[in-house]
Amino acid sequence: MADSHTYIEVAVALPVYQTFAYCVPIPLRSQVSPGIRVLVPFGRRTVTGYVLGDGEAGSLQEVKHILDVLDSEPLFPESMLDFFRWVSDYYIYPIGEVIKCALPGGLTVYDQTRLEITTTGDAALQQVSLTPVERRLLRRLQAGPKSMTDIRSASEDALSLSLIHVLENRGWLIKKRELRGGRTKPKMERYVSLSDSGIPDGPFSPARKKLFEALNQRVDMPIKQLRKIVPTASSIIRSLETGGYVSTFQKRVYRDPFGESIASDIAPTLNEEQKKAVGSVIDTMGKGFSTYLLTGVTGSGKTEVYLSLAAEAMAHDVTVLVLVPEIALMAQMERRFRARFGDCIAVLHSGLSAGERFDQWMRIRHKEAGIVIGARSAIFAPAEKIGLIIVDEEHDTSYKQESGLRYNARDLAVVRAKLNGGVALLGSATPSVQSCHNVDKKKFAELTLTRRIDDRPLAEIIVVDLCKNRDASGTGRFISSELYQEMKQTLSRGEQALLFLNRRGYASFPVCGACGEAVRCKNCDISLTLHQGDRAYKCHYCGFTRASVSRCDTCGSSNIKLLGMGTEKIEAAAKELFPEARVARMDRDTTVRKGSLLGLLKGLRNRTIDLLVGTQIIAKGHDFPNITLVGIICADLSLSFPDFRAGERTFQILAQVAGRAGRGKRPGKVILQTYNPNHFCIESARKQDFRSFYEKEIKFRKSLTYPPFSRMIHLKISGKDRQKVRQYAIDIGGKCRLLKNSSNTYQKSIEIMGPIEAPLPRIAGRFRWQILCKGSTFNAVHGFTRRLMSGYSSLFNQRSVKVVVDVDPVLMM
DNA sequence: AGCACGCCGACT
DNA sequence: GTCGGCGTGCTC
Repeated sequence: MADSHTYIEVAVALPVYQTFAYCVPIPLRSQVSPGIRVLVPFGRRTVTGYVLGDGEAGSLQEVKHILDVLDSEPLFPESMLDFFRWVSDYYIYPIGEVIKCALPGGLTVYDQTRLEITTTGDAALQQVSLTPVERRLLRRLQAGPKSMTDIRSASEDALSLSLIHVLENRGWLIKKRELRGGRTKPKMERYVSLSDSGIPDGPFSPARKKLFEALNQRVDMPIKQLRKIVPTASSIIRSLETGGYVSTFQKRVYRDPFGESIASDIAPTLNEEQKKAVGSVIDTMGKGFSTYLLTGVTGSGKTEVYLSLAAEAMAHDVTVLVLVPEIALMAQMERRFRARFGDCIAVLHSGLSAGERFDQWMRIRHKEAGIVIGARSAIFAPAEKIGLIIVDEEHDTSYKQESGLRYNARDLAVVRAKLNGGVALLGSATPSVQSCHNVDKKKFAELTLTRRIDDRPLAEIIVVDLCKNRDASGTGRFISSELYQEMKQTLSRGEQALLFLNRRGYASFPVCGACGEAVRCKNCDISLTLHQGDRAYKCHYCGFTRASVSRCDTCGSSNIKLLGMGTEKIEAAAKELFPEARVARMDRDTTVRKGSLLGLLKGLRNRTIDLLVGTQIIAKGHDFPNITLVGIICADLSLSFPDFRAGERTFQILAQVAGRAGRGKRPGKVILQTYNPNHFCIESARKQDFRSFYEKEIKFRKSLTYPPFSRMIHLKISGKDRQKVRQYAIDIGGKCRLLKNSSNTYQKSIEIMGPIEAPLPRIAGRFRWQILCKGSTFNAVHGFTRRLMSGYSSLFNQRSVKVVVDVDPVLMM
């Protein structure tokens, strides 16, 4: 920024849509540029702001001065601002909040009011008669200053601002403001180097000589490392520094999230199909934006295509972004890339500590990493000149963030590639309907891998009709005789089997045997799930827990029937049927602990597990070479979801989990148990043929003008007051129809569905309603929603009822 | 988001 | 009459 400019444009990290102009004092001017964070006065507060560029004072009488500059270098390249603006506009989300969401956490500085008791307050507590509420508050403050949130969470009393006012006026307490947050900082370490004269002559102790020799090998060394050579290095270095033999200094280091190094591998020879796919992408690389959909059956070597293309991009000196749907798949992808490319990899995912994350971010920012691998948030990596963005398992719904900025990283990958003039490569064995449709419309080019590695055949899938199993008892109710026989044979051959059920816990529908009432969550309108491992009923939506010995709330009976099944029940059944088999379970409950997932994967690899029971976590991309049997306990669970994509998701998860069988040398078999053997999703999954699924599904979407033949924005309305939420939903619905009918264009292009109560009508004590806006084009429904929000802004800025705008919704529960 | 202002019901 | 509840609007 030229120093003739006095004003800058600043976005604040708050839910505010405008940006603001600030004045930069002369001494700070040279330190301020786009991408730098500044501390600014905002109303009566002090908040973090992001410098977007030059500002204009306009007709404002008074422009405030910034208070401080928080960074010594921009946290993201200026070129990313266009991307942030695009995201902000598309998802109708304030730009400052977009940037805050993109940046690694723990950076935002904000001020906080803290209450402190005065000496007169202390005295008053002894001498003056106080109300119980006043006494409790002052007592609490005697233990030390407290923030408003501290008090709110520690006390039963409602925190009334007037009470604080009163005590403040009497001089018993004072309000103090202090800056909080912004704790993530670069890590500094003390380094030592020899003085220019090199190793000095003279009578030095053996320890000193050792240190000199070590230091002579390199330009500088961290004291930490020297201490490993000589335990007393710290004090010796101190005295050597005084003597002028060495000098010490602080140096910025990166916290290292990687484990031990990985043996490097060499790129294998690609098969003809892989070569062809790689060749087509290489032909367009560096020639502007394009998008490819790489479809290949499971085990057809997509990762090898990614690796080849990444190598090509590296040769072009452009950055590569690789997205994986969730952290469980990070380790695998990271390992493959590090083996091939070594240290130029950066990773970004939620498994990193705040410090590690920040350091990886800055490595990317400093162009020290040519390849970035990460979960969905890695789409915001501060890289420049991105030549290739790979989205693995592009169909996966984990790419959609379901809180705050509700973005879809898969979609943003295409946008970011476009803004960078690069290539987006979406890969999947079961591509999304949307991406297939984009191929049909020639927006994406399709690359296909039909052959599995070593021409291994796909697993044979046998469908078992569960309706014929209704009269079975005990474990036979959910493990059919067909599945049992196959399990028995697999285990007797010394091979491994996988049992898939997309539901955690032991019993998902505990019901009172005396009165028939379900065991329900007190905060949500759903039934609790019994987790026998934890001896507790748990709510999967709000985390509410109660002991498994609880009695029925309605009649007090302790006779609770454990209806509904989950992975725990299947695990127990497997152990009962095959007492000699080593059975393990893999779901969110068993993988929360760091490293436990890797332990399970290792157990499979080393064959210390014979039978693995799991949820969709086992369906996703993991390579289990010794598994020859997959049992799908109930294929229908996701089919009944209140969502037009229920069929798509069911097909994808079934085809993916079936793909886990027979990835090694022996052929695989899948037993698919279902109540709907003739449903086209099940039928297509049996054939493992996404094309046939797509052809049927796309007709269904077209007939009902569902996406991709229309675009949706979902309004999610929630609040703690049942009546208020309902009334607001109805009000907003009314305004939707009013606006729709106000113009001919809207009347033709917009369809309003609802308001209706959400399928999950209450979660975590909040009542939920929803309205679905459907438009013939994105611009129609987007423009409509923007006008709705600006025209009736008071309805959207309510405190007691929250309205969330979800663009391109995935979950409509 | 916070914080202040402003408007109505229950108390001295 | 005021105290104190919460709905509304603004922040360069």
